[in-house]
Amino acid sequence: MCPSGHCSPVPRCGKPASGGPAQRMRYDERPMVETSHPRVRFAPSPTGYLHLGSARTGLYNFIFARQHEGTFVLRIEDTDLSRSTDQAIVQILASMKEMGLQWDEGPGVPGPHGPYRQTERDSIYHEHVARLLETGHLYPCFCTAEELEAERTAAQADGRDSVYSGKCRALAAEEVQRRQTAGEPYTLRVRVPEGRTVFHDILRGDVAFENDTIGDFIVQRSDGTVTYNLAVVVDDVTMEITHVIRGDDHISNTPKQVVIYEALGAGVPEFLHMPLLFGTDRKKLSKRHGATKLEQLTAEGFLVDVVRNYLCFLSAEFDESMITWTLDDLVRSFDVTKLGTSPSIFDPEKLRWMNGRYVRAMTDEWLGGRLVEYLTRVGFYGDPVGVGELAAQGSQVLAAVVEDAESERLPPTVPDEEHEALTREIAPLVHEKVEVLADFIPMAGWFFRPLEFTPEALERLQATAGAAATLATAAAGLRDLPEWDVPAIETLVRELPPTLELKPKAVFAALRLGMSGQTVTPGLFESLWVLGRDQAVARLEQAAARLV
RNA sequence: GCCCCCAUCGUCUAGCGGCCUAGGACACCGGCCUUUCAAGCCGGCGGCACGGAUUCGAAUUCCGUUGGGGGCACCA
Repeated sequence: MCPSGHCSPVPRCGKPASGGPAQRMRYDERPMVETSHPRVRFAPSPTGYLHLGSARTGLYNFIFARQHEGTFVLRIEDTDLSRSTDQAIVQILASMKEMGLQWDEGPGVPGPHGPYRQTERDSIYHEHVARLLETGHLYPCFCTAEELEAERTAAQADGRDSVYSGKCRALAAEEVQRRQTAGEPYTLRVRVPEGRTVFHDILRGDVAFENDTIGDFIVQRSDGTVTYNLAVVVDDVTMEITHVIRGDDHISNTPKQVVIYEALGAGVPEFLHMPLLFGTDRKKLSKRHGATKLEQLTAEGFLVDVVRNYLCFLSAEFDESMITWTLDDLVRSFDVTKLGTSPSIFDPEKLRWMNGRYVRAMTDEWLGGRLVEYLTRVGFYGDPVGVGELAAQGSQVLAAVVEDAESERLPPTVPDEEHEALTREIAPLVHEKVEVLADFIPMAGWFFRPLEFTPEALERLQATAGAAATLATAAAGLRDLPEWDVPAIETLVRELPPTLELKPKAVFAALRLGMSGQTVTPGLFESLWVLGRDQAVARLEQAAARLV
């Protein structure tokens, strides 16, 4: 029944799949994962940017490889010619580099198992197909797409498995010969053996499938190209992959792949199917859930390190101390084999909170640097008013516009020395308030543009008791202040309420509105100080003028 | 329809037969602090999907049901 005589696969690592019932194993009962120099791979399809879910898969592969001193292979699965683009490859590589996921073998990093693009591996696939054909594991099938379609619907109507009937399985050699020479198109199918296929999943234990629910599947199309299931297996075998870490949407493909491994007489790797990343509606995370790519998140002012840690800990126990972990920390301490198995929902709220925590854990200087980079990227310095209006609609709106601009390759604006210095001076004032970097703009954008009042703000100012007197007195006081420092400013401002016989709240409100045109700003004394004496006085006087 | 995976607060999770009156985090609500907004601290709300079985004892083991997801392609 097995012409090749290779049907007793010896798994390269881990326990051989037992024939017993699939049973969930507890962590401490799980066999230790082979830890000596595993080879793992991340195999994205370049049909677009790097999706956050894929990024997560890449991350886990990377961590696992580094943790066990293994090799991290990057392979481009671009066999779908109609959807794959070189531009997408460039984007994906860039995102991976941004996350620090450097690969050991793959595009740009030649290795002994290349090439690393499927479109360049055609001859390798066909060699293997030829071998499988010789050993009788494959047979030609002449069924047309229409026949198959009819078969499928009939099977479904009967409540049977909708798998191939095996019609061409036992075609006589002469008939095959005759139809092939007649030029009839045919595909190549795998002769799936009787019985069941069991494979081991590090997270779930053994998973079993009855082989008759798999059906003889196509491995080579009538145009001579090879299908995904064959390509992955041949790639993984020839690249000597020992651990396949991928999304659990691949679980149902796995038995087919195992059948090919076995037909090839190759060792079956260990599998780790990780839970998928879902949106808040419990569907696979997609564009309608908002940001699904790293670049859009960073355009909103999320830090790459935070996104990376968030993605990592989504299916694991959360601990505040990991918010500021580095990639090296993850490699040192994160255990991929203890991941949960239920799908994870991407929660932007928690990511935001984490980002805020991260920012607060860093120094003022660090924040200043990130802010300058960020504001430069979003074009704030070139157009503080326009970008400010965008940001007022929410950081996501801003990020979307920035992202579009970047894909059109608009040149970013460059900060001049004055803007950069001002940003760094403001950084300490907003340090406790910023969650994502974009929050800086509604909070402190007013420092960068002339005093401006919205009708509502002006109304507020007019409604504030004693505003005119407050503004005039404060302006005069600030002008004559011997020392221009925060304590002096504070002393002066605090003396105002008693002298003017006003409530402190009213005084503070008038000054805040008067200097910024806003009701929310960083600390009043610090803000006046950063503004500088001339600006501070001028603004308060301008505001006072609006009241007469 | 068939096959597979999954199932603890709204969300991410802890839980390994008695330490569970189910613990933590985000979000939400309230309080404190306070010149605004935050941050911070304190408190509150809120969950084992359902039904059987095993057991002295079940969130935990087994079976079923329900629900969600994925696959069943000459897509990857």
